[in-house]
Amino acid sequence: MATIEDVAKLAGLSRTTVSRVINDQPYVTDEKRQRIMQAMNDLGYVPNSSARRLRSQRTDTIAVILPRITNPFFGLLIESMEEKASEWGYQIIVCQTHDSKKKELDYLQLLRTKQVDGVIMTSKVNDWETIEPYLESGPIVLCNEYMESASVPMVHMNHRKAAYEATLHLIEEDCSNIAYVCGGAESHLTRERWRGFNDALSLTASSTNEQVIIDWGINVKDGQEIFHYLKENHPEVDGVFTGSDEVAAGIIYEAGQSEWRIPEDLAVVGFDNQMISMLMVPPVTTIEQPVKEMAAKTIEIMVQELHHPGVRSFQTYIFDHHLLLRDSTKRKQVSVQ
Amino acid sequence: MATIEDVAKLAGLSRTTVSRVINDQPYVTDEKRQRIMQAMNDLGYVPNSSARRLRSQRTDTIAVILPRITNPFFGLLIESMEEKASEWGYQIIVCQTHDSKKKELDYLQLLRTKQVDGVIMTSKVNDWETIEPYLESGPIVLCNEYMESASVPMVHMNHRKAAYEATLHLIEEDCSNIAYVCGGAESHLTRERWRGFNDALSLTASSTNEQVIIDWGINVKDGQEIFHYLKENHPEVDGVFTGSDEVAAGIIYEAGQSEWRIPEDLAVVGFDNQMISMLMVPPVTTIEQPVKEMAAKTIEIMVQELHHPGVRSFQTYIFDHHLLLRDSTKRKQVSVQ
DNA sequence: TATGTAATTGAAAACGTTTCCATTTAAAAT
DNA sequence: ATTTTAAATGGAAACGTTTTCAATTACATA
Repeated sequence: MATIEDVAKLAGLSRTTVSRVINDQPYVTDEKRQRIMQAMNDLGYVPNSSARRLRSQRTDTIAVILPRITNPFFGLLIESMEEKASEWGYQIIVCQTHDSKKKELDYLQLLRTKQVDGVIMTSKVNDWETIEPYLESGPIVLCNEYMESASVPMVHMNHRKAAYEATLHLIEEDCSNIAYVCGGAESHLTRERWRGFNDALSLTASSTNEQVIIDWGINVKDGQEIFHYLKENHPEVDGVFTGSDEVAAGIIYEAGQSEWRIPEDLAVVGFDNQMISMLMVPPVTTIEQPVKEMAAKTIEIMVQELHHPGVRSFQTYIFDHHLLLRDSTKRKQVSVQ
Repeated sequence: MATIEDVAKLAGLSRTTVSRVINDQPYVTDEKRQRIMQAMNDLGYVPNSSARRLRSQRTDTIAVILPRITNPFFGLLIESMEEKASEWGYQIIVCQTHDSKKKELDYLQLLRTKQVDGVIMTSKVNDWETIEPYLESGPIVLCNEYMESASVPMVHMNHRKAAYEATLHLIEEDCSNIAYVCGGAESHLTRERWRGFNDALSLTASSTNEQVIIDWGINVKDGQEIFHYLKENHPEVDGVFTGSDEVAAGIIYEAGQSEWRIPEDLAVVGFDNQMISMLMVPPVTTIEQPVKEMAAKTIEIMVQELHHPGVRSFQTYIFDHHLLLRDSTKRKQVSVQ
């Protein structure tokens, strides 16, 4: 393995000058620059990453914490982040927590061990009090997940409003018993959706019925089970707000295997506008998030923090959602005058 | 930031002894070990990753090259790899090439710059001749993608056989004009499927018809376009083998918007047994790959290579597929005697 | 008691860069 | 011709570990 020393020797110059060429710095004559490039080529020289990192105290790497990559929402989020980050010369490393508190802290530890320059959290299972101390070791930015108020920048949607609108839509489609499904780790995001859901319900006087709440729905399989649970225990439910297109798909799939009709017997709302929500029969009413825009903004903020250390902003960027009406909630016939 | 020196000083011992404690090495008395642990705690000491990497010439990190993380097959593959790798104390870094030759080489460069100890390639767009030189810098293992013969371990399915069986199934369901869809970068894997497809067709005498081949189908949107392409230009086609459940889903979705019936007018076979293939109406006949097993085997091999450098094996591990028959190909009524 | 062996400890080198600072060279200004 | 200023270059320190190797201590054996 050739080192910078070898290059310097072959070019008849010093390590310092070679380093200048590597890093595109001024104060090197063109002639010597050429000579050095030639030498690097001849030797097949490649700068050693660990040595650079150690000396310059930078890794040019950002960690992104998320629950699981197989969730298409996070898949798209990280794909967009990676794209944006590479434009700035940063690498992304993917950190799947599977909603484990320990794993989340293990990954935050990357900040302390200087394996990454900053951390983006798209989900959060530990309390903020537990996470805050890691801020000493580098910047943290929240994207998607958020909090009441925190000492870090945040990029997210207004989930309360989104849930409110979706629920209102169910009410307007004459659903009178609406179930609420969430899942995954408890989080502020989930609580906000819950609030939005209740905001809508409180508009109707008929909220004397007992609420049907299910807090264990994450994926298709859960959705399937939820359908059977509802059918057996709460046949009165005629609408369901789920926090995920996958859960919605599971419910609709199982309904298709039984005699229940969607949306006549049960209207279903998903979340995230994943491909699957369009492909289902019937297609699923869902909420679209501006994933790419949020990803881009988040990277932009992180890069700012990294380029100007010390100058930390606590700004929050809130993006708008989009309620997509599809057949899974279309209970009323469109009346033609 | 506390360094190992600070810890040593506080504990009244040498750097060397502290290093021994950090790395769980023998030859430290319990009493001193305690004293050092205490000091590390008091100072909030965390070993600097770059320094360790530089000195020990290991990164405990493996790069995994893939086309895009949003493809569920690769999503699951990498999730499984990550799980297995962390059991061995290795980190995974995700390298999305988007089928770009340049990006693939950029990521292989990680091996040269010593940012990773080894590289797993699950896709390959460059020629092997271009990639081979990187082997000098560390081990490469192929998983999913493969070649005729190479100087690296390979873990994969027999795609030729899988395509053969799927196509045979279409023939047995009385399809007489079967279209072939593939996509993404040209690869050995794709060629193997093509061979399997032809193996099956050559069994029938009726192969006088012109072949319908489409080589630009990767995702749902492509599938949608393919449906319209077939409908307008090749209405005689009554069966289609696609290399992807997503393409299959796109075709089936568009068929649902038109008057074509699946499978009566067009039978469709997908690939990978993704969730979506079960959820479609009708559900899609597909080929299941033992993703987790392949991922586990791949990591196992990589870890072997890393633990015993020099002793490189060129062994190939071939896993079996599973043809899942579903309604998207069920053209014959089951005759009840 | 003397000797050999194994366990424990630390000093210093090494890993391969970048950065600081001093020095030399070239160009411009007087 | 001399001085001033700017550009170009290199020597050596620094980054924070692990590893080598030599030295010391403890313990068992002869």
